[in-house]
Amino acid sequence: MSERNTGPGALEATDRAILRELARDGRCSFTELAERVGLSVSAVHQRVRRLEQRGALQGYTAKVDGEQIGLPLTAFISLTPIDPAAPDDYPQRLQHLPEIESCYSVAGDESYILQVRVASPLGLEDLLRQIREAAKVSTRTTVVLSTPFENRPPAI
Amino acid sequence: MSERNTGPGALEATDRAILRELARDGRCSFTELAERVGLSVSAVHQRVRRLEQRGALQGYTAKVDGEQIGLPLTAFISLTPIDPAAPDDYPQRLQHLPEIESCYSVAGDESYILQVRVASPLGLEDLLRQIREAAKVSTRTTVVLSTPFENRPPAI
DNA sequence: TCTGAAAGTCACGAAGG
DNA sequence: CCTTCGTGACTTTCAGA
Repeated sequence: MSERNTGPGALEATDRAILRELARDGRCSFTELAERVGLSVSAVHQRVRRLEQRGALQGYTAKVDGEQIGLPLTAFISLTPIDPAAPDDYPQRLQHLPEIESCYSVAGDESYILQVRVASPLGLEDLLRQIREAAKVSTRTTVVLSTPFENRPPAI
Repeated sequence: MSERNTGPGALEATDRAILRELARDGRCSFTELAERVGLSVSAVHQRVRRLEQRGALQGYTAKVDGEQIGLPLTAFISLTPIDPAAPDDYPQRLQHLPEIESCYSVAGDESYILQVRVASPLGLEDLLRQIREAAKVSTRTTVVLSTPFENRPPAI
């Protein structure tokens, strides 16, 4: 009974509706979810479990204000390998640094872009030194001044 | 060593513990939260409500697999104003585009960095046209090839 | 894959120290 | 700011269509 109109492995309308609601409110109750998508609570429950198993739902997180936890400074750091022939294991070399929130492998001038959160300019300086040492890369840093919006739920 | 968050408006250890757990598991029950931080369920409940009111907790979201919802292509787009004297209202001009997940005002060569998610290269091309038209900016795009890790919970 | 019901667990507010 | 307590709501499982 699977629909193949939208491509292999595609999700049908009800599953997308569930993902949309959970992306908007990650703590939405099953009861409320059921009302919104027009199914029984049990059916929604089964679908959510299936979406989790399938990897369509990759977890739930609270958005925390960086300023209030003492990490007011966000920056993007572009990495360029010093030795172009070195093995490409940068993510593994960097994942132990908790200040690095995200790591993207990219096409373009640089090889990776990191998104980081630190307490201060001094903390950023220290982090940059650790990154260069751990990964043998040169870095280019872009400091975030403000964040008009962030991690908005995608249009599902 | 000096504590990170000792200034006015700082959060104490229990509140930080709550934020840490909710950042790790946004659907964590109050009961489990209470066990982890060593308080009664009601006390945790009160603290969470206070953290929400205070803005330290800015919401809860499910992480959704971009590929499975038909948005497999992520990119960063740097914006440079065409007219340097134009009013700086770019976020307002761009927020109606749902493909734009995040918008950062930055120091450096560019004025803004956008993080976007689209269905295909054609979708990216179309989005770039809309961004240029809406904001009167020139753009520089960096396509994400893979994401070793993303939105890891900060070290609270 | 759905529904409805049963049983256990949890959320949430009240009252009080 | 904490605790305990009570009630209503919610989660979770299961049998059956």
